[in-house]
Amino acid sequence: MSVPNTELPKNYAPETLEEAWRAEWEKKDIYAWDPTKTREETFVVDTPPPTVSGSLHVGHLFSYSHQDFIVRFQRMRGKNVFFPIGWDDNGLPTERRVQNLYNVKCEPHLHYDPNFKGERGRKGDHTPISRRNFIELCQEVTRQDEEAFRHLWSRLGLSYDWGQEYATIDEHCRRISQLSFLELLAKGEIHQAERPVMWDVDFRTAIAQAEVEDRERPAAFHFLRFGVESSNEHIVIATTRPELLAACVAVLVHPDDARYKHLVGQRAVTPLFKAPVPIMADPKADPEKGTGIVMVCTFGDQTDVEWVRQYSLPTRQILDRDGHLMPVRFGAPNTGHAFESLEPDAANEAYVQIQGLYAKQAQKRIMEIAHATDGVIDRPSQDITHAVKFFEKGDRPLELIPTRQWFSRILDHKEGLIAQGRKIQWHPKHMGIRYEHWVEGLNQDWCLSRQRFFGVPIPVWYKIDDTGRVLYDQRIVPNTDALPIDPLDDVPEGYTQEQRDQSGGFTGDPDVLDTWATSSLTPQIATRWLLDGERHSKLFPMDVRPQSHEIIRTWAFYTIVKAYLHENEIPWRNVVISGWILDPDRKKMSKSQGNVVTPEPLIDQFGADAVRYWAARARLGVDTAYDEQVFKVGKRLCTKLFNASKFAIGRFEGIDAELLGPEKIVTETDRAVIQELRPVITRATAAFEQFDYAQALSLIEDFFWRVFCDNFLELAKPRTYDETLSEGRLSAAAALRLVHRAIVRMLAPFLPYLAEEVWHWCYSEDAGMHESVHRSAWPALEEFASIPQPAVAETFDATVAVVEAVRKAKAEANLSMKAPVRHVAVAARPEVMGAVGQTRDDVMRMLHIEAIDVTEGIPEVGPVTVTVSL
RNA sequence: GGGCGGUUAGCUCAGCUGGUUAGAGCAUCUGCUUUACACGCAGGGGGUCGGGAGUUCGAAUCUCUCACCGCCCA
Repeated sequence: MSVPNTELPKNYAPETLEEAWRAEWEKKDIYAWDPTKTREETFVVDTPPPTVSGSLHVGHLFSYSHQDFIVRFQRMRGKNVFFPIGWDDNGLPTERRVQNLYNVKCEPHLHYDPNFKGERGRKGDHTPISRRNFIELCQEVTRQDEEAFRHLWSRLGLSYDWGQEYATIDEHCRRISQLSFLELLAKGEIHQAERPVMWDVDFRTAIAQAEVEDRERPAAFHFLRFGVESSNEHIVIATTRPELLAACVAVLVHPDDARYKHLVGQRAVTPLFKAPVPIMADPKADPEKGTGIVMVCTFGDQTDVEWVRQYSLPTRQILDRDGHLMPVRFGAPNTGHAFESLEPDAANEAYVQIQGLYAKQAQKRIMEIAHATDGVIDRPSQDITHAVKFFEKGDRPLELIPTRQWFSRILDHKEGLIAQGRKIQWHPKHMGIRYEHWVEGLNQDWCLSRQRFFGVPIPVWYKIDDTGRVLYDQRIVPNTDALPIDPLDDVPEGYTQEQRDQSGGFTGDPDVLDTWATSSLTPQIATRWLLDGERHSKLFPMDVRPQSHEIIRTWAFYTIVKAYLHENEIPWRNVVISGWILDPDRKKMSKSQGNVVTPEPLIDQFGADAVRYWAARARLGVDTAYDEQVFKVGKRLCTKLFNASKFAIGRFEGIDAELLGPEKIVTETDRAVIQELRPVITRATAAFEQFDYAQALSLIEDFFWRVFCDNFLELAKPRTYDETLSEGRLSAAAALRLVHRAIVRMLAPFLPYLAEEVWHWCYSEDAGMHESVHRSAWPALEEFASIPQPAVAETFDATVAVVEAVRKAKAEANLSMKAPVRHVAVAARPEVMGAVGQTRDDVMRMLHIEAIDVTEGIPEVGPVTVTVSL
């Protein structure tokens, strides 16, 4: 690699230095994976493809740096690294962004308008556009968003193999995702069913359990009087959802509840709508809650769904897919009406007043009607706060709407999935427990289909019979070599386009897959799975999955599911979990709270290496408060490395590197610093192997600053000024060179730009090293094995103890460190006497001491007692 | 309500297979214009390791309990 080596730069200037090395790395392709190497030689990473439509924030810098530390270490250990990057662009986040950006709404029934141009920031009512126009806008936006990420990743110095880039909506990912769908369908793991699913009324789509979140919301128990058929008695039920009263199909009490035992088996009559419904006993009815009587509606919550199924209750659907109350007619019992009423006219009169309203509006209206009607309200409503289920990206509570959906069986596989989780090493360990708890708590199969647009199409057609009815059980699937397909554009074999949506013809499944159905295949996408068996077997299972903890239940979980269902395998051997960056008040950063820090200015201000340093200081899995001080510390380390490197190299650069081998290290001080380096290498390597880059950094940084700069450099410096190539000067020069060269390599995973710069000042042509530090070998003890140990193990500590005592004496006398010292008396334990004697000359020259006497003594604290006479 | 994690110097964090005076950086104070670095160097002050109880010769580290904070799940 060619960076002019004539004169070393004067000051550390990250911006120019980083740009030059970025270009160089790209030119030399030094992060490329080598497909000819064996699996054993290879280290495979399943990189998280970021959601490109989300905003960039410091959390991205943080967790993506963590991966890169691990990867760069492995690369220096000689591994052939497979480190791909992708973009997660398909799915709702992008759709939502496009809707907001262009103020449009996708209306699938509209036809494609080739002249349509999106206009950003347009005010007024949203423009309805066709599905194809909408998807085109999505593609345009994701292209731009991807570019922003690509730019940031590259500036941050992430060592991806850009030749492996993918996007979850691209042709390859659609192919893999559809292959997965079809294979699981063939295996019987996927099925279609019409059943109540959690439904977001604004996005008009089904969603899965993993995408649900509970939000605490104020609500109220409303106490309504129900009649009891053929009796003057009434009962009171407490409900938070009176707007579903018209959908009531039963009321339930606890079997042991003495208050209501006598009513079980009779029929209650709903107020306002006068529908007769059975009074039943069920242990799931909580006598403590409300009045102890619960009404079962279509569908108030998941328990209603279970009760309806358990007791074969009728369904009385009143909410439509938009969350409005749909038109229904009440009729007299046994007249064929789904909505029975003892007083149909009154029921219809009441219902008309809430028909067409959103649930929330309907609730208000029905309570007004209830209040205006005698004998309905039993007592004032009682305010409560309770958890309401929302789509994590949604604004209105989820409803349970019966629809036809595709499901992947996962409840049947709970045990297997827990066992898979246990085969994976989680870092930190307790994150594995979170995975297990999530699996244990699953209560629904994975709903795979989404009634959306910008996603991977479900690759299925259905036959239509002669009466125009879609035969959902008569599926037509494509040949796998035809994938990817879009059943709304492509025609199944044996049919023509004219037969689409015609009697006797076919129709395409209009839905797309849950975005996680594709994201869960990132290993298979990267390995090309069924498309390239050899490549797949070389890369799968992967070595490590880095990610953050909030997506254990989604990305990690679904990826484990897919690997299990397809190949009965774990997708990776290790999962490493990054914590979050919290704001200084320890609150989660989020756009809505306005406390998000944008990343690019930080790199401008501190340099990429300093930003990476900040990320490296946080241990895996630990949430960290955002603290700008740490960037400054990072930049300071860079400056220090820059200056110390320039100086250290300057102390030996005139000497032929051939003359500075390990055999030249003959001085006690120099042997002592090598002895200090040895455990740093051992411990930092061990830490890195456990993915504990923070521990590794701390060890290396401490050695560099405290041992190398503050003490060794100062001790060895005078000898490097010897006028002849004395034994002492060569020893100092060799030690400086070998130790410094090791430090540069050990800091390279953290500070890739500066380390590469310094490497090229001096070491890029060394025998046995690569021209790039990032492909050079991580330091190993063997490199130093031929260097004898110092006279005693504590030489370095004992010498530094003398140095510190003298420094302290000077500081207390307010003297310069250059000030002369008349005499220093050292009382040392017998076993360290010799060692201190041997480093005495270096200490004297370093601190301008005229004489040091070493005598035998028993120090109270530490290895030596030092008396300084100024 | 259940689970997981955390609570160590003013701030951000190490240390936690129990063992000599509990560490670092920042901040603060005192010096040092040392020819690598003032984005530096040297030195100092600052902590009853969240509270309580227990195990132990010995606890920041193990056990129990309480409090508070965060996250996950009901």
